[in-house]
Amino acid sequence: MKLSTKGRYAITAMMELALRHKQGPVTLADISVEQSISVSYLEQLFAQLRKHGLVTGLRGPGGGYCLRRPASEISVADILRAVDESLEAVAHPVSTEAAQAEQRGESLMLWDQLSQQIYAYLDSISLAQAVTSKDGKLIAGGLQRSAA
Amino acid sequence: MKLSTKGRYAITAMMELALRHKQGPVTLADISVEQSISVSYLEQLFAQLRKHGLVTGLRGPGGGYCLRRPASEISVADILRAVDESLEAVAHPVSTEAAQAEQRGESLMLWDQLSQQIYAYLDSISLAQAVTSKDGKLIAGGLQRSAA
DNA sequence: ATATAACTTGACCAAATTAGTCAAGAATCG
DNA sequence: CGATTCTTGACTAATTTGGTCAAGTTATAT
Repeated sequence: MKLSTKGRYAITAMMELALRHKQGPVTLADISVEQSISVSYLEQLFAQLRKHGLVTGLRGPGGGYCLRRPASEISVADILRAVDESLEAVAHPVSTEAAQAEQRGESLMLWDQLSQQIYAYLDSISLAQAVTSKDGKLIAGGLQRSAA
Repeated sequence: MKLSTKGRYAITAMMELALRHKQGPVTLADISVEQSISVSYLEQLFAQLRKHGLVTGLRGPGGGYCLRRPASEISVADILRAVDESLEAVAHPVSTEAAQAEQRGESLMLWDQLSQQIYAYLDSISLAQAVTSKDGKLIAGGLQRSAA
């Protein structure tokens, strides 16, 4: 469990995709302007999001990124797992969990317990939910381009 | 909203304080052993926890740290706010919130919305709760010192 | 006075973030 | 058809931020 600025950028970027997905693909240049973040960094993030099957990229003029699944079927935790990939990538050189618990004390058990609670919560929040406020209205309804 | 290893260490350290608070003050050396983390770093963390009124330090032999309030009245979010201090410390050189929203786009509104949801959730979890599992039993019941 | 343990400051190292280059695919224009 | 432009895709390097630790200082109890 880890929630850094990296995860935050990924989440807000995906939120914009969800908000503007009716208007076709969204370019990274657009998101870069909205979020005041470099295109380069966005490219790195979206490479991972694409690898995890959360978005699809369309090249050429009029291209950009789209959500692969509907926003209601993508959880906030999904996005975090995609860009953090702490669990999948590290591989487990486990020397029996019991031995680890013995060695490092029960401290990580303490954390794992709480971590699972938080993840479960974040898994229960879909992108669609995150993008709508309590009264069901879209957040930041007027997300027009500055050029528009 | 930010959840890094720093916050994780702070939370687990506070959990140990909650677990062992009956046995008097807990030294950082003890926690250091349990969590496999340097005393130096713990000192840094507890300096902030103390500054925010979550713990009290007792110097000298037999000293250590204690919870200032009962564990049931300290939320997980309280701890995160103490060690992150993203909001309090920065001070607000606000040039009217509206102007900021205009300037940086509505992107941070998107995040703030979700951030508040997560914080509200973490505020609903007390330290006492975090330390007990579903069936009301203490986690890692046998948290004896290795010397014992 | 001496030992214990909280405080304080500074330095080092790793990760996050930005910057930049180059290739490849796709639509548009001549 | 062929050239041009737009935008992703895949790198590499530079920079800034944050995590981590070491060493020294002050307070307190015996």
